[in-house]
Amino acid sequence: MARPAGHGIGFETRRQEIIDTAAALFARSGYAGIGIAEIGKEVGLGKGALYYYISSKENLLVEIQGRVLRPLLRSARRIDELNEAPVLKLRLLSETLLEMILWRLDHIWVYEHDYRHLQGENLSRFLRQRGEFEAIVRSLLEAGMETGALRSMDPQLATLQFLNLHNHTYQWGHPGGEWDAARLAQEYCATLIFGLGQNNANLDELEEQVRDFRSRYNGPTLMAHERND
Amino acid sequence: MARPAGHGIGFETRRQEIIDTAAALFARSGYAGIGIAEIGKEVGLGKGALYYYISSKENLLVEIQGRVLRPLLRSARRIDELNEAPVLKLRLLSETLLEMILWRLDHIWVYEHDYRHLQGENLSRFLRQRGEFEAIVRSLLEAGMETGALRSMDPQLATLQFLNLHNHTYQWGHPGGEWDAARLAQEYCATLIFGLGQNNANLDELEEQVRDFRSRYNGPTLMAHERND
Amino acid sequence: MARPAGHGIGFETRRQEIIDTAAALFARSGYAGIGIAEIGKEVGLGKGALYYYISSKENLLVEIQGRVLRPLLRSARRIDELNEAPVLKLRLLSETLLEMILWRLDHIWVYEHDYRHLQGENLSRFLRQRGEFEAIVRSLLEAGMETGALRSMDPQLATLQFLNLHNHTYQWGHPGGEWDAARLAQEYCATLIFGLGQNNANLDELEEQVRDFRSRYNGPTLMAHERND
Amino acid sequence: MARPAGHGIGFETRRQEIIDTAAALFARSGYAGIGIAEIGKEVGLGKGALYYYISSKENLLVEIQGRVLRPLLRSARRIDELNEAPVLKLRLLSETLLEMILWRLDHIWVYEHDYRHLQGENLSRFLRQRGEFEAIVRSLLEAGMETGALRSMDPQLATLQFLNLHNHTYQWGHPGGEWDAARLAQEYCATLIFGLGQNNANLDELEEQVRDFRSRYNGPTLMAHERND
DNA sequence: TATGAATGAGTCTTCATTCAT
DNA sequence: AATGAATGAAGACTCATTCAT
Repeated sequence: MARPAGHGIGFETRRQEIIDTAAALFARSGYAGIGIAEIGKEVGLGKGALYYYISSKENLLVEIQGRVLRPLLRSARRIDELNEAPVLKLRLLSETLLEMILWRLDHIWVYEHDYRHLQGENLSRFLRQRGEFEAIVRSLLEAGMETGALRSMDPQLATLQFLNLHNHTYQWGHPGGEWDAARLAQEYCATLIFGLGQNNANLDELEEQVRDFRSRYNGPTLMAHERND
Repeated sequence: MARPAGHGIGFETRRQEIIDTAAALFARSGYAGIGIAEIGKEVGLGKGALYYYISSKENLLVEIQGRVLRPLLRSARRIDELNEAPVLKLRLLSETLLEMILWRLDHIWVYEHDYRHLQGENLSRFLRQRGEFEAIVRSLLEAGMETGALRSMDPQLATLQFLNLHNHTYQWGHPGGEWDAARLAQEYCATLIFGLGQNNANLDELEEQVRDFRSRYNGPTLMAHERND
Repeated sequence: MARPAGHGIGFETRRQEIIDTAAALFARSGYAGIGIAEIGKEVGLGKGALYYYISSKENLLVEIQGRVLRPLLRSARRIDELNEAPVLKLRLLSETLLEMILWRLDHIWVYEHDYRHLQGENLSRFLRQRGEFEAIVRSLLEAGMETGALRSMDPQLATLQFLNLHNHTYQWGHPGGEWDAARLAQEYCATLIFGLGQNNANLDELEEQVRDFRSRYNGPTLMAHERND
Repeated sequence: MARPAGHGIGFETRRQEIIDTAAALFARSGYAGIGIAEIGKEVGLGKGALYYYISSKENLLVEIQGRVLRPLLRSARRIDELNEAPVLKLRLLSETLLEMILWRLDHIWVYEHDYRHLQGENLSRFLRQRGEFEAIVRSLLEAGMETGALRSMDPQLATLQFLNLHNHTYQWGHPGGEWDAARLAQEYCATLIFGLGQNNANLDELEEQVRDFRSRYNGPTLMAHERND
């Protein structure tokens, strides 16, 4: 008759609402820059009542990270297991990743910025999961090189470039913005695989020009760090 | 900037030392995660004495941002004014930017993470300067498209990809690491302009494959956000 | 005490169980160190449900004190009214008191430690009852002096020694331990009445030795408070 | 010229004043019953300033315990090493202990009540030191039995009686009260060694009377715990 | 130049209590 | 008879900042 001990019907809903609100606030001001009181005010709860839903501020962070990493990893694993060409899989992974970034933009801000506030087991779990995702990207790139679809290069450097290009999107993207995930994935993959250059572009030529320029140039330094400020 | 009246010889030196120390600490633990006392301890000054050199904690942040943006902007302007091909200029800018990132990695961490703690005029000056840098990148890309060196595309999207690729480097790069700025610039520009693909790669073909795959596929969703967690 | 209207059969039983559980927890961690929630968890009730049985946390304390003082006072009054020699009555009272201390050790810890958290009428009732118990001890000692069984001395000082010796037992005694109440009562009364000394011991001699020692001694102070720490 | 880094002249004085104030407040309401703010108010410092002097609330407790145990142990060791009769040494120790109890009554309240709030190393250090003090008492009692000055009995029980009698004094004693340490020591030792009884008292007789009474008695129980409340 | 001291608001978290259901 | 939910004050502790010396 009485509901079994534990929590009522609306509990989980409310809890998720709190986590999302926290993500939005953390995204705006940083984990350390937002107090528990502010989160409470935003969801319309006193500090005391907030703690009925969350166990600690750090736990809020853990949940936010989880809401990014859990679905992302599951999708990445599924894509990895498809029986398709590596480059196609990369293209699918690209879109999934960008979907996540745009869909849970607040969470991603927190994911990218505030993971260093995690401690102990929470931190190592995070690093382990992030590492697993990166390993999948890397293995797909290596596979692409093996099949000859991609030119041979340091796979770690290739991985980092893939991740740089995608992950930094959170800094300027926004859901409902000019570009959706599908469009971005198409563009990013085009750049990554075919470059921004014309078809007739020549890779070696550019570095030759750089050397030539350097030998000719004798103006003030162009390197930022050779100045004192 | 001018030495305030009554300040001794070592004042400015000491001040810069404090700013750099603060950058290192902020980089490690975040702006909000480091107290004034800790900075003082690191430079061997009491809290009281610190305030002789700095006017406030936020001012420290402003100075750190300045030490990234001032030299970066000057170099970018110089490169922009060179009488060279746009792609070459992009290549030079790439190397300068990466030099800065690796050379003042601490400052860059703060630059990327903690600008949100700036307020009022400090924040808008920061955004203005960052905007100027991005405008230079954009104008070079547009020029490249005009000269036909780069294929025609949305210049804003091209700019963002250039910035994504470079700026995110702070997350994993470190000075004295495996790759220096020169090597990274070469790799990044190769990727940006020529892609990771083989010369015979065909841009349209990939998207055709994607469409084909989607029509065939009927497994569980590969999109992270179509699940409930 | 009378079952409040509308309370079911098990009410009083449950209530006593809660009080005893609280006593055990308070004894372990102190009144201020145990929360209502913890008591609830221990008896398997939610915080809300607890308040159906108790009116407040302080009331729990009142009840615990009552469970020590009520039976103790009744026994003391009965012993006092016996038509026996004062020293025998003291001996009986000693055993009763020690039985209580060992039997309800948890309650006694709370009784000794946390009465200071009582307020207003609760506190004065407690002090009144404790005073009544002490008055009985005192009257028995006075009677003993009058009958010549005890040597003449300040009755208040005698009372306090009796109480010191017994009451402090809670600090190290435990039920089922090495010494039960009967054994302890025998030992305590032997000490109180006959002393630890041999039969041939001489009271005045010791104080004479003390004076002698003091006149001879010139080492560092033996008094703890004459040092500076 | 400038005072060396660390703390100014008045620091230690102020610190001791804070500790003593805390002891007084803890004595009145218990460690858990007094907040940091209240201590601050009493010494005329804000919460922040308080923490300039103390490192934590628990540390306050540690200091209070130390101010009891350090001088007490030193005195006890000195007395123990005297080349005097054991009973005389016990008499001297008694007076020293009572001096401490009356002199630092507040600290003793805390010492007796709140040691359970100590944690980890703080707790074990406390128990170790308290154990050392008790071991000295015990060894003196054993020595007294060996020289024949005291009758033979369980030395642990003798020790506990000595400690009960003395330690519980804090519950009612007060400095400047009716009895000073010298008087109390004389009385306590008289009781402990010679008893409250007349010289002609007979130890075995009393227990015989108890047995006799029990066989005769058939009134309501005199034992508190045989009732239900 | 630099120190020790103080402030007061702010940090996260816990708690006794209440109440609609 | 008991639950889940909420409140609001208080808990210990930290921090940026100021100022007399």
